[in-house]
Amino acid sequence: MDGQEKDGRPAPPRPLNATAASLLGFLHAGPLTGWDLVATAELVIGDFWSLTRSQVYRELAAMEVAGLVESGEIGPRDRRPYRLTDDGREAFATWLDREPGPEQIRYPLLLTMAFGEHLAPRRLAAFVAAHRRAHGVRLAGYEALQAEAGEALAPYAAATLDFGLRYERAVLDWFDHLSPEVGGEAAGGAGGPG
Amino acid sequence: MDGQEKDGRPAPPRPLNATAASLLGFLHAGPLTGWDLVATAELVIGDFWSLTRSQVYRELAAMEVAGLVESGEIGPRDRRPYRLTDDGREAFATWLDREPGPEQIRYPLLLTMAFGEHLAPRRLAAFVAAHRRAHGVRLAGYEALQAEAGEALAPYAAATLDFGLRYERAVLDWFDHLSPEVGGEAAGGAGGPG
DNA sequence: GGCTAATATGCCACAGTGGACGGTCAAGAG
DNA sequence: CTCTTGACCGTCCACTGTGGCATATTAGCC
Repeated sequence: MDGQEKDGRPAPPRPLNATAASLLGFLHAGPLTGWDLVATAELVIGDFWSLTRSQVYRELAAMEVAGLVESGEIGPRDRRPYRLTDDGREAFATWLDREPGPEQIRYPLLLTMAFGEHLAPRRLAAFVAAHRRAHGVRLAGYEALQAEAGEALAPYAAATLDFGLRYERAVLDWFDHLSPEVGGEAAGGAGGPG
Repeated sequence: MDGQEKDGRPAPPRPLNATAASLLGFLHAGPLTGWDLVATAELVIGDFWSLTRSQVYRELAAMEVAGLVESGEIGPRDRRPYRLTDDGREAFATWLDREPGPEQIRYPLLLTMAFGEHLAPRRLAAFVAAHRRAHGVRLAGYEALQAEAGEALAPYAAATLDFGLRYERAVLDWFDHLSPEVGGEAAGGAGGPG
């Protein structure tokens, strides 16, 4: 018992990472279990911030040690609700106030395309077509969401949804202007009847 | 013939990850050192596939064990050139032929914005302004690149550059339509005199 | 009661990130 | 000529992030 302080203050040296901080953010609304937090995060920030079960449980355990959250009584299915402590609230506020870093994009299709000279054109075209379809579905989902909930959305949620909408439309535009050499169908007017 | 085969074939069990595969892709042009590979990757695929020195050296060592690359004689500054083997070439081709997965985006600014209710509006507006500026710079860079090298670019490189262009323009558009409640300046025409 | 599926958590190996570190060499300053 | 500086080159480490496997527990259904 030397490393981790026994006196009142656990002295959190590490500045808190974005995933852990997000969990604290969701806990402002009341106690939640790891399971609930995963579901909430997936729903609310999943489109621009990925996290996994493993990560969530690991962070919750670490934050409990650090005194940022406290676990309550274990419920029905080993359900372990966590609630925010004052230290946790403060850590969240500090985190939120930091300069958010640049976005990170990892797009395997672009990687495949960048090495396209080593790949059969037909194959590349098939990948491109599949991805175009997937992006169409995503856009449709966002549009439906906006149509249903648009007006009712808090301005913050509306802004992030708008980002998704614009992003998907830009990607679709890109697909529609891809030259046939890289798997696009050009302006052939096709693409639909599938 | 149990663990790591000593006879000719090292039998690569793992399917190769995208980062390692990209290194093999670059090695088609001739032997390169880890340092060179990092620089090349940063330049060619850095905008949509991030990798770090640590990762590159780790993968090279693993791929050498797996027989996908061979290291040559150590040069001037401990420079260790790697060249592609036939197994490596085959592994790359196999990898390239797989269905590329969906893209991953992690955007801390959207995270900050999603929790915007807990943040001072001024602060959020400052973050937004800074990011808008950064994206403007990125777009300008892409546009300059297209103006200089546009015609000379291979179609694959042209396509990935076009993605970058469209992405940055979409993001900028989003910034320009952000409501003041979430840090936007709306259509106020300001933005300059900061 | 027994089956199955959803709920709920934990563990592990691997992938990915960023920084610190140490050594080598080239070129210019003194 | 030596010394310093900085670019070059590789290594190591701790932490973050991902995905799958292994558990239980419980609700619903027959």
